[in-house]
Amino acid sequence: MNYWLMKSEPDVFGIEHLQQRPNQTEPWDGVRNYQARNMMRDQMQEGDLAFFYHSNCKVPGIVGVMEIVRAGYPDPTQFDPETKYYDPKSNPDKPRWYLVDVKFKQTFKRTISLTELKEHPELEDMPLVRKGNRLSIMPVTAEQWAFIVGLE
DNA sequence: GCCAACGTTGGC
DNA sequence: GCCAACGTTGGC
Repeated sequence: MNYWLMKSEPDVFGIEHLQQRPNQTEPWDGVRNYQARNMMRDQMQEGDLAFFYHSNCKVPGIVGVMEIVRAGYPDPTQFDPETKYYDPKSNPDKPRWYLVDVKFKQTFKRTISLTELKEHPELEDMPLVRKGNRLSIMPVTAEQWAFIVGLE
């Protein structure tokens, strides 16, 4: 059982969108970063929990929790020229990009903002609060998870 | 294999 | 909208 944090722009796909999906479940597609890919492909397991983080918006921060309900499998959008995630260099016999399915669990009563997260020394090791880090998916330790949940 | 140029992320 | 930081690309 692992913990994660996954970023998404709320204007594109926010936690409300996830909540409104059939079965409140959605493939987390479009990730085109190798580090993030590796985590989804090799480490994420069914039953893992992840924070939903809203990025590139007025108040960036953690807005809720979701569950990984399907472990890594090839991202179909890489083979679909109709999508903006199409990758002509990816070979179907050896897919370059992977994703997981996530399911809505809960929306926090308030957004735990990036500003607030940065104030706590308990969280200073999180890539999220480190200057210049742009990873869209990152691991969260059990200690960090419990601490953040306690902030709500 | 180096590294400059370019594109993207994402906070502010 | 700006721009710093970073990842990727491609020429050599």
